[in-house]
Amino acid sequence: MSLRSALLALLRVGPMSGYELQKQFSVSVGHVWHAPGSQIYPELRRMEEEGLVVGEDQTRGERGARRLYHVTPAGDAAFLDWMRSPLGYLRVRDPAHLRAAYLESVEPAEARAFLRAHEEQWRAELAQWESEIRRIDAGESPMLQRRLAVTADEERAATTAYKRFTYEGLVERARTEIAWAQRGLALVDRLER
Amino acid sequence: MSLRSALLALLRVGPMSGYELQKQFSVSVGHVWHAPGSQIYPELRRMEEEGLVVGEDQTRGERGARRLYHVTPAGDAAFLDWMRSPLGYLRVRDPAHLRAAYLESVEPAEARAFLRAHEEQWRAELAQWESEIRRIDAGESPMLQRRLAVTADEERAATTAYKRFTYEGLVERARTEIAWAQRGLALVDRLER
DNA sequence: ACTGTCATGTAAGACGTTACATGATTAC
DNA sequence: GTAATCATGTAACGTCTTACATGACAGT
Repeated sequence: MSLRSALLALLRVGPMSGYELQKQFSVSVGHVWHAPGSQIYPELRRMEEEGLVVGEDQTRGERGARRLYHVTPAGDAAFLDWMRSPLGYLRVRDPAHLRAAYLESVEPAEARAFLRAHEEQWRAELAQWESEIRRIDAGESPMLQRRLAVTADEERAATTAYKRFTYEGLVERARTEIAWAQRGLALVDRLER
Repeated sequence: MSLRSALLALLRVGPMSGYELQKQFSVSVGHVWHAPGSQIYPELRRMEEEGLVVGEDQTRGERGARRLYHVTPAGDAAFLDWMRSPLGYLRVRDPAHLRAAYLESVEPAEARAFLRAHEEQWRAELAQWESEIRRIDAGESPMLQRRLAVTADEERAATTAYKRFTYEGLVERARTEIAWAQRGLALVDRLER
């Protein structure tokens, strides 16, 4: 149900088409949730059938068309229900740590390659998240601006603070993974001697 | 392919039945990978069809039966190939951080409930992983003992070190999540004033 | 004319979850 | 005898990925 909640969260700020939602999943919200078009379009139709959103057909030029989705009161309630419901924590499935547990079965060079790739992977994420925090602080985040525009004055500070808090968590996680990979590289060195 | 790799990793230490593998996924390896029986049994059969494992039928009592799976040289090679291949990092899908980004839309009490549950969730994991590290240090980890028994002398230190390293990473991650949740609780307090 | 981006999808398959079904053996 | 645990599955469903299909519009 998290895809649905992510879609509702975006649509609650203002109507969007499937295509625009897809774009959001590559930028802002994409940092915490991702979905391809092939998942979004069918989900939107199911949500419309269930009355959580309504589609509004628009024309573009002569024959072009797109469908803007609006959240209904039922959709709004569904989102808030989700926000209040206990999160379903999934059982761990962590390929990187699984592999780490068996690094002695490959050559030190190969172990290093894995750990360096892990570090690189998280450095890339870290860079994205840090720059997102800078954009939030500078008031330049487009998604946050859009949200603040429809937010009552007294909630603006909270909206910004929680958004920043979210990214801080991601940044800390990335730093933890990077530090772990570096300790792994040091361990490979130590074991080789 | 990670389920397959996890199964091969376990079977490389020694033959096991589907039932025993299932058990392992609730304890030792279960800390980094989980799978229910309904996934394990069919996967083992597919792996046998592909020649990665061979099943050996055994009897138990009068009519009882079980099937012990052994890794073949092809299975061994497949595991090492996986160890050497680049890890497929999945796009983020993080319900907890998704929710955190919208905490201003619920009451402070509800935001606190979510953050406390998050902290609790990770404290429970942390306790498990820390006790696993203590077991490793005390030489009491059954899975590690089993692995060390089939490991050449010169690789024993590495095997133990990588196993500990894996759990250290999990412990650090849990601590990061706990610290984040606590900062979130402090933030809720600050915003309420 | 051609490229890029807007726009919406289908199809097939891999992966995972939950619930249920069935029967044997072991320990009390 | 009865409960626990050993042992192996099936069925239905939900989620997610990858690849492909189709066409319109906008700018050069």
